[in-house]
Amino acid sequence: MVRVRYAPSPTGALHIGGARTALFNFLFARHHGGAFVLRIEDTDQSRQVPESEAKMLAGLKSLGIVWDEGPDIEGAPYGPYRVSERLGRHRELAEALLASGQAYRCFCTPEQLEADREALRQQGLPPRYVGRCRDLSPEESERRRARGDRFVVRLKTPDTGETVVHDLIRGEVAFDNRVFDDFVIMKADFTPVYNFAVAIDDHDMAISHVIRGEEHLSNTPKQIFVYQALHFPLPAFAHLPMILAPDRSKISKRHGATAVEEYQAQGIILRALTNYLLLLGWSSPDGREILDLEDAIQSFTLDRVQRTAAIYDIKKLEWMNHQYMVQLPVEDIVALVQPFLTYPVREAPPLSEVVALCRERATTLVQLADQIRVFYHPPESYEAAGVAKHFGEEAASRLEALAARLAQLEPWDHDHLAALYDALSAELGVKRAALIHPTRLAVTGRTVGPGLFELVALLGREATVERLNTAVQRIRSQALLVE
RNA sequence: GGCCCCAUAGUCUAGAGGCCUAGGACGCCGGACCCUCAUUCCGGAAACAGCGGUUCGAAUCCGCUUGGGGCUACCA
Repeated sequence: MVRVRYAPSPTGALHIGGARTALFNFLFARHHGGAFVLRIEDTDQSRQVPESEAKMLAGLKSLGIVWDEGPDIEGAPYGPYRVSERLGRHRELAEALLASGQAYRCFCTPEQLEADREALRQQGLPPRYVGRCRDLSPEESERRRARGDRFVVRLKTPDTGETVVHDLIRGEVAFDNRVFDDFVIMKADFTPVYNFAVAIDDHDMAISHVIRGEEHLSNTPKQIFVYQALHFPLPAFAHLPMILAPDRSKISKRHGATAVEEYQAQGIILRALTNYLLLLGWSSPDGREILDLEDAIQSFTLDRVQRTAAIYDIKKLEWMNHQYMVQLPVEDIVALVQPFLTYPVREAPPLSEVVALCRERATTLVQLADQIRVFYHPPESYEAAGVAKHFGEEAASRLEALAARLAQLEPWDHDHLAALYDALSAELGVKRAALIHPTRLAVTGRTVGPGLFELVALLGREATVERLNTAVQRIRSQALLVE
């Protein structure tokens, strides 16, 4: 039975790196008919950020990632799903290791340890624990504990041989055991350190495959030491390539949007973001790039995961978003753009028709909302470049003539509008464009947008004529607000 | 510093010894279409990090160099 997990630390929002890790775990589980577990890694209480857990869950859900077991799933079999609530088990096993002599109490103070490390660095040696407390007698150790001296628990790690990580993506990665010191497994407050807790929790939750970011590869041997000391069978490991910022550094705030919620706020369709993330470090066997979750589940395998770190590219994300903007059912886009409509929208013209007309020209939902606006609100100002180009000498009279004829046009549809413009341009002896551009500017305040006849047909006679007349007045009274 | 991972165009990638004159996608440049923009369609520039091996033959295997990244905490 395949069982995988995503174990985020609730220290903030869901970032794209974590989202990608969660996604790959989710896809792997579904592909193999296994279970996907969500575990909250809240070992270090001091680093907790309130609301962070809720944000994580919401972020994952919004991407279409769902889990079979987690802190919010009633009656899930391997609970609790918050590491902080599994403390008893960690303590129990730490005691067992202490009793069997595989771990020991270390009474060194942080200052002492720092001084030790500094001394080693001075000598050009790698900073590691010097082992001062490793050979304290059980009696001495017990005496100091009873006396109330503060201590941490360290695991005795092997000094010889090597530890090999069998990684499903990278193959065999060998580490010389001499590079590891006796690391801390329980802090002075008798709570576990990450490397200790994960190993226990993954085992206790019957995790079969540990799929996580590459930053964990170097720590995997430490976790293996824990498995070995506890006589736990090892899970399979797979370390995903990292996602880097455009300057090849680790992703951080200064690189712009990195959290899922930020992309959402910018009008990125989350399904598109998921699809984009899928392509960061994985490629489909048939070369397809637009894949929904179902497609992805079907073709996702670990052997097609890349070993090289990927740099995320906003441009491609935007392209992907546009693909979804155009390919999703209109009703979906209508629903998605709703939160971005910060202005009142009337019954007519129907929003779905407006969306259908505009979506091809919008990259994000924010842009789409901006374009939709003109269908419900007359322009208050006009683009400067457009005014200079299209609101010249004859503009007012032409627009006036247009308004007069449009008021009589029957029926009000694309073809008849086109015929009207053809006729008038012929009469005036000007190019049709000389009528079209001023009209667009008068009606929308902009120089770009949908084809004029589609636009006007949808906008309706009343609004069109009214806006035309308003523009005429403004031009004549030189009361044009230019932007 | 030590240890580990990685290395195909600006970016995401295909490629698992001959099928590679290195393919696709984003972006970029040029053109067509058009009432503008967008879409679409054509066309173009652009990469196997370097050096040594192995082999009849290497982007693919090995070594070294260089470069990038990660880990090295009583963070996760």
